[in-house]
Amino acid sequence: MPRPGRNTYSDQKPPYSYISLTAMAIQSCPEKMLPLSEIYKFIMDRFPYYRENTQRWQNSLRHNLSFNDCFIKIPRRPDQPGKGSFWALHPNCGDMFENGSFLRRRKRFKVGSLQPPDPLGPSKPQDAAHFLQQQQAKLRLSALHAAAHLPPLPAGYNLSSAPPPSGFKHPFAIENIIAREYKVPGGLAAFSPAGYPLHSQLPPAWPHMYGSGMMDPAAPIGDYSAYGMPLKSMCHGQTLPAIPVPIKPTPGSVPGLPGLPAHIPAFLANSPQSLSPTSPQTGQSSPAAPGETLQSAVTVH
DNA sequence: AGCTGTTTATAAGGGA
DNA sequence: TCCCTTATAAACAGCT
Repeated sequence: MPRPGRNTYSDQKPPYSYISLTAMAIQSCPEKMLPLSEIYKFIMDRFPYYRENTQRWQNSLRHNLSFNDCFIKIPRRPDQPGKGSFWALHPNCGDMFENGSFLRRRKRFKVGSLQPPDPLGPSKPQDAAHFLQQQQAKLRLSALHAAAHLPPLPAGYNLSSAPPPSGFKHPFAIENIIAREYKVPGGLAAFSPAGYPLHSQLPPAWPHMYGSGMMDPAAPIGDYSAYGMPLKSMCHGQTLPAIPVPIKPTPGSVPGLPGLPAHIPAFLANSPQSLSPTSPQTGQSSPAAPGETLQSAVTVH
């Protein structure tokens, strides 16, 4: 059993499904959309297990992207050459993970079979893609305004001024997993895990982590995702024990951390820094800035 | 040719 | 036991 530590995820298979891993990758970047190659890179950078047998798991991952309605495809613009489309999470899929745990979903996300229709987001894939297109345009516009020290945009465009969310976030929730990766001594990391620059004016990907007492309380607080709506908690809004317990506690739990499996990544157990043992995330260039595709016609499979 | 995306099929594991 | 979710494999088409 590997000892969880700063640089030890070891070569053990991570306790996340491909859907979870893909969602993590997508959520890790400010634009909330990534090309397939960047998703691969994200996973391989963080989980050494996936640096082998790439053909096998990448085939599975592609299968998941196509098969699951929670992922939507956003084509590149004609003037943004590159292979493949961008992949994003369906805005309404945030509720599909049980207790916010990415170990197993509560139910399979299916477009059109959503319980009460979400007034904040679309349900049809076409609508979702269009919705994402609009919201991400707002995100970029907001960032540009902030960078230029312009007055705040009208309501609906300023994505960083909303009240902080509330509610406990499961330790296996994607917010909790990813949020720590942005945290570096002295402030936020300059680059997203995917290598996209994180504009200093943008809220962190999972800002409520910082406002919930679990992270640096002095860090900025925001609330809105790139979708331009409050980040619906990945959890189900339930009250959870003071000491969070994974849905599927494993026999070998971390001493001192009841319920946490011993093989959880270092960043979940005790490290505020990146969990990547070998990849310092040095801002690799991406094939294209995802946000640049916003003007393109959006099609969804 | 290699990558990307879709589809079909099969099997294992867990929960109701 | 049945159903659902997930993992894996494979075939195929389209694109760069």
